[in-house]
Amino acid sequence: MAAQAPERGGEVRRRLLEAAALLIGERGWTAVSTRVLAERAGVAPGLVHYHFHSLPALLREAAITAMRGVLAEAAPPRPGPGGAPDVLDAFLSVLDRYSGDDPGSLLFIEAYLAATRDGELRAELAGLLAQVRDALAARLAEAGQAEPETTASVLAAALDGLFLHRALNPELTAAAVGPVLRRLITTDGGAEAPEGEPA
Amino acid sequence: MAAQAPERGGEVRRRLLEAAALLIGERGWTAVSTRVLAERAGVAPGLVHYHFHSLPALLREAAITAMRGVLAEAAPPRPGPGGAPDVLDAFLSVLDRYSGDDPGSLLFIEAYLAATRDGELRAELAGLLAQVRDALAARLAEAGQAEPETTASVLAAALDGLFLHRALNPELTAAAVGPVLRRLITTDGGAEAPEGEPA
DNA sequence: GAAGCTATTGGACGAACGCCCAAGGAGTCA
DNA sequence: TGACTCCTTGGGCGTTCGTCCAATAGCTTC
Repeated sequence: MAAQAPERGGEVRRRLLEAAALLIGERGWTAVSTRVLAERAGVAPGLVHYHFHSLPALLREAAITAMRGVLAEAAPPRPGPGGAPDVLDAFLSVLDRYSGDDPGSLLFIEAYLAATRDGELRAELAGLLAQVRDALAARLAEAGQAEPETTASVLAAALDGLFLHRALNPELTAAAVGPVLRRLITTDGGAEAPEGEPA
Repeated sequence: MAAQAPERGGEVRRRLLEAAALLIGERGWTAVSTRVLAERAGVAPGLVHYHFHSLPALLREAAITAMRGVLAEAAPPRPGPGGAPDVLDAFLSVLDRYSGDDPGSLLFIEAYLAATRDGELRAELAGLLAQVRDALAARLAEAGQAEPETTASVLAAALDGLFLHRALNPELTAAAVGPVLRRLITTDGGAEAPEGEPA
């Protein structure tokens, strides 16, 4: 049942990263310990420092990896099958997919906070955020949005802020805030969206 | 120099709360320990559990107290002397007053996160947030804003989200995002603002 | 001055922490 | 079969954690 030698280690490494991403959301970044992490991953405590050179390094990699995964599934670069839905609707749909106090949502907030105390993490997160913002800005620009970059930045910040507030105010559903956020989208401004998609 | 007996304790209590509010922002909620807290406050470690029944209770009280203070000074119920400035400008001015990675800003985010793991804190924070939201909604309604409550909720969430993102993207100044956020404010909708302020 | 009270000190307690390492299991190749 | 490599185990190291407490200081009231 055991995999090949060079693969066995990779599997444990992966399990540790997955467990870390969950525990960051459950306990908070600074409250994830090597022992609970190993126990959650179902491995011996010593393995943590065999596969990773330190706990902060593990948490960094776990957060970045998990966040890339969530973003890839929540906001695919090209909209899924069935044609392109409204940009804002697609953007807001994640609000109903995550409650604001689940490990997935909290991982993002915890990572933002940890980045203020870890320069390396901050650089990686800044790149990730810029990537998301640029992708959103491009789709907004296609639709003729005025100031697409700033609008995208504000939309991204508003989304994370809504996650933050949603744990305290469950009324902040996509249906409730959608009409208000739609005011950010200008339709009178620039050029219309091109008829045929570039690619 | 020492104050009266019933006052001496109160002074130490206050110093502990102030130190805790700073340390929450600096180190993170779960990384504030009794010893560094006592050292920062300039008192013996044993005093922490003399004045507070547990560390979580101390952090809870420190966060709520400090947040009330920040909100009172950042957003007074009635605008300061010199007449009422634009609602959004006053609202956004705090963006330039806090950088996003200072203890003051981080305290808010840390408290939101801690609230997802502490029901008592969650209840208190929900009340605080509702208070801020209602005050903002009232001022928006005065100005004839459509959907003032939801608009206020979205504005408050966007502001906190901008703090969160600002540590990763320093371009998010009030001047940059102000024009975009202003789109949330509808001027065509409801009644005009009354000519004379009610009080 | 004695009694009584609150505030404060500094250290003890067991538990958990991050990190490290000697020892051994398990697979591959000569 | 023996050498070699990678992976895994379980516990030890010194430190720090939250909490508690006996002893003491400073003040108020008799």
